[in-house]
Amino acid sequence: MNRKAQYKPQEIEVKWQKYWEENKTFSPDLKNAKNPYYTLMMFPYPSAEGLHVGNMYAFTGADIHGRYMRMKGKDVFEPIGLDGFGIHSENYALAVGRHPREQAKISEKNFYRQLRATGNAYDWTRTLETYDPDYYRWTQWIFVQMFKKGLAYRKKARVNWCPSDKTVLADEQVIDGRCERCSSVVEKRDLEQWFFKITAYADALLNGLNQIDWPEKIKIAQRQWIGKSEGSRIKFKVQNSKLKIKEIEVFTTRADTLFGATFLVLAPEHPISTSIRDKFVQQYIEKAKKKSDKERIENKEKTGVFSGLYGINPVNKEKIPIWIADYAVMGYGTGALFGDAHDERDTEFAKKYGIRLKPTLHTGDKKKDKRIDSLEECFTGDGVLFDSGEFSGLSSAEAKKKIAQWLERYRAGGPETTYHLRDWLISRQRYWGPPIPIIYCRKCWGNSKLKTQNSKLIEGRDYAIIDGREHMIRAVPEEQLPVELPDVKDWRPEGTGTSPLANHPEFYQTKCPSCNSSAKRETDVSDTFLDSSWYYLRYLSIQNQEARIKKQGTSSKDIKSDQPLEIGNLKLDIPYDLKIVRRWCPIAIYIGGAEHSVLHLLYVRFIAMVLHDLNLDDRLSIIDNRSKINIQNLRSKIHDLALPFAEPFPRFFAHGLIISEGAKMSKSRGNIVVPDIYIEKFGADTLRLYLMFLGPFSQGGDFRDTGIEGMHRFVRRVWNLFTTKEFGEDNQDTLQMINKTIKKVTLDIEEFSYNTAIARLMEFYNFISDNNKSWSQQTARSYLRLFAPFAPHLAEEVWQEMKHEARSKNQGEINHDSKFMIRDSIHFSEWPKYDEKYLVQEKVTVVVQVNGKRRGEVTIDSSNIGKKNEVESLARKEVEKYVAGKSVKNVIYIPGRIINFVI
RNA sequence: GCCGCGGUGGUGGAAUGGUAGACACGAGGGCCUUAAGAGCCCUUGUCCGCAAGGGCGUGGGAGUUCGACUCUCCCCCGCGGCACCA
Repeated sequence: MNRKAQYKPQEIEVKWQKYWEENKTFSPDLKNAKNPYYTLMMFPYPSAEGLHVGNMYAFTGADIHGRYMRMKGKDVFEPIGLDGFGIHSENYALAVGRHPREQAKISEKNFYRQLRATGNAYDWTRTLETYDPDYYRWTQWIFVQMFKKGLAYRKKARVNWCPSDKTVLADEQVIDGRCERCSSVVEKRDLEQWFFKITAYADALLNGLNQIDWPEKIKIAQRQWIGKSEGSRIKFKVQNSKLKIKEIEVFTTRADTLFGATFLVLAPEHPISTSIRDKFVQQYIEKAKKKSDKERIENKEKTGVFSGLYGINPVNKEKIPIWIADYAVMGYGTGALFGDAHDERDTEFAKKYGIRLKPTLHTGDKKKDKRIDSLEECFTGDGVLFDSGEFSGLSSAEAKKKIAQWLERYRAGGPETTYHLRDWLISRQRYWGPPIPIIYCRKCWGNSKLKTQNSKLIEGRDYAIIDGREHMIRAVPEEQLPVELPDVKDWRPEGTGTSPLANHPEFYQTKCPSCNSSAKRETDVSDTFLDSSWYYLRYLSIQNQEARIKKQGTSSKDIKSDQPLEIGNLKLDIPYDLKIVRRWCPIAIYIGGAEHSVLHLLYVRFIAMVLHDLNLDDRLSIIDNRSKINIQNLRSKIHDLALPFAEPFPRFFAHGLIISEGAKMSKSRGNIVVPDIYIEKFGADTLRLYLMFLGPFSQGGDFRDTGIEGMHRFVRRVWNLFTTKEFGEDNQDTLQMINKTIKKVTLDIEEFSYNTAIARLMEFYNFISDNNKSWSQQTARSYLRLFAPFAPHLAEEVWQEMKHEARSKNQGEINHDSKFMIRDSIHFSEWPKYDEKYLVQEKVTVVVQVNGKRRGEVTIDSSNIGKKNEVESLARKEVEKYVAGKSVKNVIYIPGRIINFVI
């Protein structure tokens, strides 16, 4: 190429971004694609001033993978959207004093502008926003399915309350006793809330981990969070109790120490604790309740109070005191435990309150056993039982089994499995979220009272107590979805324990879908993690962006599903197109941050499993009251509604985080770096390369803008190389170098080792920019194609230039890669292949060592690699002064690498 | 306390058990230029030495090996997750 054009990234980047979008370069045909490859990056929440370089880092890394796979011949689907519903966006709206809906529009525009400027290969015909009624309609639909399956229920619970965000939080959103979002100390409140029964899927979530290719770190975090622990349930009779409850059940993993149980401990919230009519006991409980989790964590000094009651140990009939102490927590096991001398917490507590302790385990080490007997040492390991009746002499492991069997035989307990995982608290007393699609009907309660025995109805699932009176719980019928979030002026949270929507009768006053009398809507909205728990399915089902744009302004009630499922003459609306879902899911690779280990990444698996388990009965219940159809007929015609997979993301890659000034980028720290100024100054290609060059993609790095100039120099040099260096013939060196580069870059990209891939590209540049080196047009093209994932605009522009060059020079040459003639984009061009024959070096350097120390080197012909004797005699000459006169004990030759004389 | 990850030049970081520090940034020197900028070239782990060359070097200590940043064990430090979970 002879013409020297100046590199103007600002011009070429916008030009190509427009070209890609207009030509739908990155919008695959979802129905007919032959090699579907769905690559997904966790979508952003547009909460702050805009996309920051941390986001751009993650998105670029994901995009490089997508662009690479496309060049490998896959039909890549790489969508983007905004997780704009929820507390984070509402908090930002609060901070800037704008209505969330208004702010969402501003953020949306800004984010999409920035995302376009990064040059990522997104399918711009299929974007989604979680606050779009057409989206949250289906979020609500999922809530309804959960309710119908009995997986959504109401419960009065002691919940995490953030005084600053003025809402409840899920356990997963409380970090070190503080709010995940605003770091306020989380308080406890007793509120009636909606929960999702994720605990019903604890085992499935645990077992599924064995089948997915995720970083071990995240699998471990999830296992730990689910916290399965197998042990025993043991019933202690309560003696002389005037209470209704005659038994206390405890959970233990150490049934082997049961004979040493000298006291029982109840959590303050335990039903027995709360029912004891004693001033001191109730005072203690009140005090314990007020303690926040943070206080509990920071002050581990044990406190408790004697309940006045005694329990009977089922194995030895010993009468032991029952204490109430807040080191027992209600949420785990049964909220009750037995205390013994082989647990540090129990021992600490017993010593403080002068409770008797009785060791029952020995180690066999006499000195140690003496210390155990005298309570000088609290032994918590496995040992051999003594003073334990018929179980004395058994090892801990044997005793655990046998005692559990004994308990079962005498109906005093048995094996039991507990989980750390708690049910997912889904309701939020905020404005900016999908209203929970539930209606409470007083009339239906009255009707049901007449018809059935109310004792069969379960509180929280069938009925709820609203304003002190029972109401039946009714799901909003699916054809009435969405329950639209009204535009209200008083959207700010007040901290009253109810959502701002509770001040709006025009919202909550409604008709019961069952009996048509006046009823009341739920006014809470759902957790933002529900929005993001199924979005990957929706991308596949957005068929017609133009239609979506047109329909704006019409009421969303008029919107019909894009993909009605037809069953006989009945049209059933579901949120995803199953034909397309089957073709594209599960997702080839999911990329995102590891910080969502026990949040999004757990919820998204849970919801997929529930949707996977939708069975025929569920399907019938969905279409229930809508049409009188012959069910037998239907069974044969019905299409699968259930997702065809339980694990949506068989492969997950966790990218690293970009930090700035030593801390994770966040608005509150004020260390946000926005990519805009860099893109404006150097272009997106330079910034992409720079970010990817910082370090391994899995590791992240510290953003400093000092190195970006250097990267810009490199990009310019590459541009100049392509626009000025003449094409000629490849010589052997060049062929070896380009093949080596192709091989290494390919491997590096596949391992997400983008930083080393870029280093290879630089190495090749350093090699070829030498005036003495010559390259052919074909080699130049191969090299250029390696750039395409990293610097897509530059690659496109140069590709175009080279096409013209070829055309003017020699018409025939164009056809050597006919694809770009059809579609004018490098991204339809094949990824270059390397030829192993050029990777074999003619000359090989063998390092010569004497006793492992490097003493020289010899160069041999590659055909002589296997000839040890020849290499040895050459090597001997090289190190004559070291081996002369000494007896060589051994010669170790690693072919082509090292020859070592042991003397 | 438990679990996981990491520790390599001034900096970011490279190294299927085989010449440690690729590739960059920064720094120093030079060329070009009226100047600035851009570009190009050289040097750059450290110590001794004019040089040739040599010694020492991947948090510390041991071990396996002809050979260890890499594998094993112990210790120190940093980061992340979980945590009165019975």
